[in-house]
Amino acid sequence: EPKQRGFRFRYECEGPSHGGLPGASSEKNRRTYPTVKISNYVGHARVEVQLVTHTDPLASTRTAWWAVHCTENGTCMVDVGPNDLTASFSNLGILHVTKKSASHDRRQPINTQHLRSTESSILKEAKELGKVMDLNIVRLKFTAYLQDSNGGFTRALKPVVSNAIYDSKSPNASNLKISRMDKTCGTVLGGDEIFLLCDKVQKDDIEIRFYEEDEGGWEAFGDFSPTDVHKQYAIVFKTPPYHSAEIERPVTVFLQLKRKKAGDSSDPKQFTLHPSVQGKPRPF
Amino acid sequence: EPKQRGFRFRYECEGPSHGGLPGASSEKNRRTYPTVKISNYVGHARVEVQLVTHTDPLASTRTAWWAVHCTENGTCMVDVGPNDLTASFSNLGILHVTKKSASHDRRQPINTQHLRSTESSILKEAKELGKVMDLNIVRLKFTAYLQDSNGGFTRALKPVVSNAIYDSKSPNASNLKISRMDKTCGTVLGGDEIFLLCDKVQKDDIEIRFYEEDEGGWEAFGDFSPTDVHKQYAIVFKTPPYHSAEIERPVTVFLQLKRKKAGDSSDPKQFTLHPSVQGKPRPF
DNA sequence: AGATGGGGAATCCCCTAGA
DNA sequence: AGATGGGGAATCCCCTAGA
Repeated sequence: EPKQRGFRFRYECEGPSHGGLPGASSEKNRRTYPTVKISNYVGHARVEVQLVTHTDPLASTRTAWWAVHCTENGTCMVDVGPNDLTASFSNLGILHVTKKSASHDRRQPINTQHLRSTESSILKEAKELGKVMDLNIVRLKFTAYLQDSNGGFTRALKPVVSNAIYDSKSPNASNLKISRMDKTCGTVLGGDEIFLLCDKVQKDDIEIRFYEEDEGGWEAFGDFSPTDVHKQYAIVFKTPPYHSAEIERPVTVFLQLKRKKAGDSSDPKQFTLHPSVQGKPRPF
Repeated sequence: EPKQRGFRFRYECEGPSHGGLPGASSEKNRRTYPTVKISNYVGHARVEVQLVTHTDPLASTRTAWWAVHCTENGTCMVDVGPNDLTASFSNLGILHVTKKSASHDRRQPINTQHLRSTESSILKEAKELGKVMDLNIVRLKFTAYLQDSNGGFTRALKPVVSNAIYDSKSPNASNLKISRMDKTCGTVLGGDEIFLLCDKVQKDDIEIRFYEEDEGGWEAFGDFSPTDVHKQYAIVFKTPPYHSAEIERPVTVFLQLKRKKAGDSSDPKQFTLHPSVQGKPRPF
């Protein structure tokens, strides 16, 4: 399986070799790659990769929105067997096809040929489609072909489809990250104003989640409105109150950025809550 | 004269009518426009506007980098006279010509015709030129033509050139602005860490200037490195010490963002310096 | 000289709001 | 229905750094 987040799709103009798509279990020092294995078979086989939409992976798309880029052999297939039937794709790139060039490639549908279907109207259609499709999420589709008696790879097996891959450059799928905060502690009563610097977020699809890992799973959310999100890169918010105002000593909790829609979140930061004395914050 | 900053150049694809270039003395409720007047003459005349480079306004450029857009009459000239010789241009737009289309328009120089001067090499040249020219700064060039005895406007006067106009969308010429700070006071000794949210800045060409308007003109600069500039939209810095550590009561000074190269600055924000007690900050 | 990222500029698209 | 901005997405360009 490929890693779902953190990989950036590239445009053709950016050139090749910005690194290949890593596997889900890939790490800094031990890179892995998307890999498929043909089971219950001995012999030669060929495995091909294609990119498909994440919502409807088995439908064939009329337009090519992406291209796979295999820097090693220029094509997107590998031959395996006869003993090891494992195909590993170590240098898969995902190329964005621009809306402009996608509309170039389009064939005119027959039933509209009598209309004046201009370049720009096709382009517009491409954009409409892009809106409902989310071109920033793809899946890999692997199709294996077994060798037939003539030596040709004609016996196609049922394709398998990977999990979804999100373009890390896309604003709704980029890696969430908290870079810096002006305070890392506040009072148990909440209401402390915090300036938080972060990687790109979308002001209507972001929340700041405070939580405790153990015991019952307390969670609460930072208080801010979309206008408190500054240019997608900073958030000014107020801390929420802790579940209990009566604590004897400081309590350490966590906070993280979290997308409302996709549900993915950033690495957490620690935050320390101090007791308040008679409802008033104590200096700390 | 046109207003130098705050006007955004547009691309053709953005469509017309995003507002005309205002005059230097233009205000919210009393808009003015770039205007020229022909002196010492009575009679009909025609005034034409062109865009020229800011460094070399009277040289003719080989390539058109910009286009003027006059939404009112489609052309960039107005006729005036015989009594009022004032030409006012109330709806001047400045259109960016993309590097791609600029390279399309280029004629091949004769002496390189035997070389294989491809489209892409012209494009590359356009980009090189763009680097040294700064296409985000232009001037208006007004040329007046007096009516000759046949009624034609043939008698050209010496052109006049306006001050420079900076594209407000360009990162090195956009309006500087401080949106928010997490503190507006600190101690006279400096060293207080401030989170400041701002409009787009460039991390290597920005400074935070503290100053006092009256008496001697004290100034000092916030302490930060380029890595403290977060994604062009926030700066974490430490306040500088005041010129005197011995103050009895709080002193209010100003701070502003300032570009090192261009020297332009943002509107100031107030900042209050509190006395320190025996070298230690006093709680405030 | 390619494997490996990442920041940010140039270009483009589309929103809001009031009469 | 145009005068009037402005935010941010999609596309593109080019940097750094280590062997």
